[in-house]
Amino acid sequence: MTSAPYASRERSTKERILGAAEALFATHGFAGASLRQVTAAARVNLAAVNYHFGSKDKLIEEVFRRRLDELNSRRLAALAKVAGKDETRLEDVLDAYIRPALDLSRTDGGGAAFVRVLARAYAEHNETLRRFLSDNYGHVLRQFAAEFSRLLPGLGKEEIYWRLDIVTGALTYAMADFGIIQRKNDVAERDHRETAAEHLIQFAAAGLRNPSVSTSPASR
Amino acid sequence: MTSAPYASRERSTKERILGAAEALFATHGFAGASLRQVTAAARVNLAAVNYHFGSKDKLIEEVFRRRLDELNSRRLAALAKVAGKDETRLEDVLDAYIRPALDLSRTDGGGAAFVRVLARAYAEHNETLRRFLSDNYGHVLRQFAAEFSRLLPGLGKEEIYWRLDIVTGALTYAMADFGIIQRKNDVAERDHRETAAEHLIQFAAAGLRNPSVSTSPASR
DNA sequence: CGTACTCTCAAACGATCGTTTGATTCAAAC
DNA sequence: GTTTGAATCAAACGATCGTTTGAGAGTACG
Repeated sequence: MTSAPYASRERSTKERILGAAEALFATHGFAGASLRQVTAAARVNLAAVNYHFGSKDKLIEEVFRRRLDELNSRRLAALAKVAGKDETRLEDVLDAYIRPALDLSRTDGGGAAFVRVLARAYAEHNETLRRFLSDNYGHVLRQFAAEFSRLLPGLGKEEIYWRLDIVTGALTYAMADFGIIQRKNDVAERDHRETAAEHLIQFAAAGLRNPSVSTSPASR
Repeated sequence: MTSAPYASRERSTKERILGAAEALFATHGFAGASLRQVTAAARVNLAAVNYHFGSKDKLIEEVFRRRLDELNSRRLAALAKVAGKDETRLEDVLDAYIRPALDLSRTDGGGAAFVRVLARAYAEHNETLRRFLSDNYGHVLRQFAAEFSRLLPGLGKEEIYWRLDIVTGALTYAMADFGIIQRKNDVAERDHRETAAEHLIQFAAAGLRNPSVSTSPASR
């Protein structure tokens, strides 16, 4: 073994634990990654987790809090730049929603791992975790919904939330790179994600603008 | 306790185990649901799992195989009805892709739970499971991609896969009902899923038809 | 030096995990 | 009636889980 991506010597014990936990939660899930795996990867003692965080659940919460606080504030900051203006396009609001997550996934310090952790949190029905995410995420979604509602006056409030729900699901899926598509090896990962974001923005904009709703396919 | 949704008296031990495992895997994940929980819910002895299936991993595979075989064949059958015809619309192909999953989620015998299990499989990076799904899923996706390519001649093959990947992610997300949206209590679950499918088809069709790709938002 | 405090460490705790064992039940075959 | 084999059962296996303990290392302050 040459040099692990996490478990740097300079960082503190708490930060090394958070980094290792983030990477292992992304790979094996919250139940699948043990504290012994985490502490071994972080090169710290097993008891350090309970000493610094109290419990495994608290560690999980801290993994989320560290990234979500910045993601939320950056999304809201990007939204504030375009909200309410006449020249604002739908793509601009979507960009404010998607771009911070894309940037986060390109962070050197394990942001890419966290995006996968985030997708796992959506997939798991852990009620404690969902409440935690709703508390940190709910007001952001509400502000974006208000702006989308302004730009799409033809859609009702419930319809907006319906479509934003689909967009969020597709975003989470695409950002976490869970796709079946294998990116070419000669394309760097950041280019891969950049391309994914552009596709997603165009895709989401087209879906949000689509006026028809009740028309069902004719076949069968 | 009055009557469990699974663990019926008439069904065989193997079927009771499969049903209980499906429900518990959907709720707690593969690592989170123990064989003791599964066998207790199925009202069978703990050793029955290893006797009938060999191991927990083999049980997981069997949970998938039981539903995926039918889902795949129904998707291909629906696709065969519309593939290659001049009057076929994009929505028809999307319907062939989405509708069988919607129908599965409305199956009385736990199909709704399986759709959530399927979403979990996407979220988890279990390599054994992903290979298994790819073997059972790959040729279906390839056939659909060929038909989409015919209906969208302006898009390259790689572009088609890009967009189908997003559609699949959004589909998995929406079908599994992981949304933030709380459906009203007076609306039955099947109506909720029906509405979700209609939204998704329209949304996906608009996104797939969208000609522009390289245009990035102007902000920032 | 002595005290106080933070942090780390090896070791063990009880609980739960997937799996295995060996006895027992029971219906079909001869 | 005896035998056979599939199925079920309680019980225990070793491994691993999250958590706790108590001693020791290290530093700062008097």
